[in-house]
Amino acid sequence: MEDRFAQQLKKGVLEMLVLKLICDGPTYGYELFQRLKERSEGRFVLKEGTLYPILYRLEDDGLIAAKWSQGQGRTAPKKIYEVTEAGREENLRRQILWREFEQTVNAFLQGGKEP
Amino acid sequence: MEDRFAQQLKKGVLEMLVLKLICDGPTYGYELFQRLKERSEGRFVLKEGTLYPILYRLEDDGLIAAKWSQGQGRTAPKKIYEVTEAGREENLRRQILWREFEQTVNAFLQGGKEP
DNA sequence: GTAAATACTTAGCATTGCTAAATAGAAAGC
DNA sequence: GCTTTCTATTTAGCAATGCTAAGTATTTAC
Repeated sequence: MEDRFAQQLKKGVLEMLVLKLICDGPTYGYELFQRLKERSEGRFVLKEGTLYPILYRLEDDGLIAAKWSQGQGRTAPKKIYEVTEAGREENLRRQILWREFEQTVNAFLQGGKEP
Repeated sequence: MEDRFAQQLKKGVLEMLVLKLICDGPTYGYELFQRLKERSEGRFVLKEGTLYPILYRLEDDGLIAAKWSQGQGRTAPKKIYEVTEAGREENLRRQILWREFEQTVNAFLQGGKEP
């Protein structure tokens, strides 16, 4: 079981990262696992129970849209997600909020006694 | 009501900041409200239902210790919190984890398409 | 035909921030 | 006196989100 603290840090951020990945191009759940793992150098290794609910929330909020791909050839059908216009705007907004948040926290930690 | 995203970003971080403040010197709940507000330039304005439970958790985890001050003069009694040795270590650990997390997220956001 | 990889779903739990209200003493203004 | 405001703490219950864990189904390799 991972650290409680490390777990809580992810809240909200994971959804931001998934939205960002889908902004980079249409993709589907299983591929997102691998991209998250690769691009975070093994630090964001999600389980299904974390990732799929994120996709459903993003879809419910109208930030991404899904369509089933009939599995060309003979692979299992995939649910392909694509970003919407609202999703692109929200992606920018969250990245700005994240940077502000990050800077506020860092300024805070640098105040007071060291370290 | 504030943004859902902005709210979730705080998870875990607020507890880290409170622990950091107590590492800077003994203090109590009400004073922590003001320091949090001041040092974050109005960005972390907590309510009682957020701050006091954080203090109880830190105490339960043995990271801080409390004693009642009899309110010298005639002010109301205050619960003064002081960091423990375990708390100091945990404070360092969390700041390191925070920086790693932050860098991982930033590297992630900089990958793929811009912005 | 057994195992492994791909691919998605979902029920329920733990943690933590927020809402909201309650309690209580002291200082200040009318 | 009476009310308001500031100080100071407590706590019940809700909302959001990551995690555990199990289930379904197809394809490929041994």
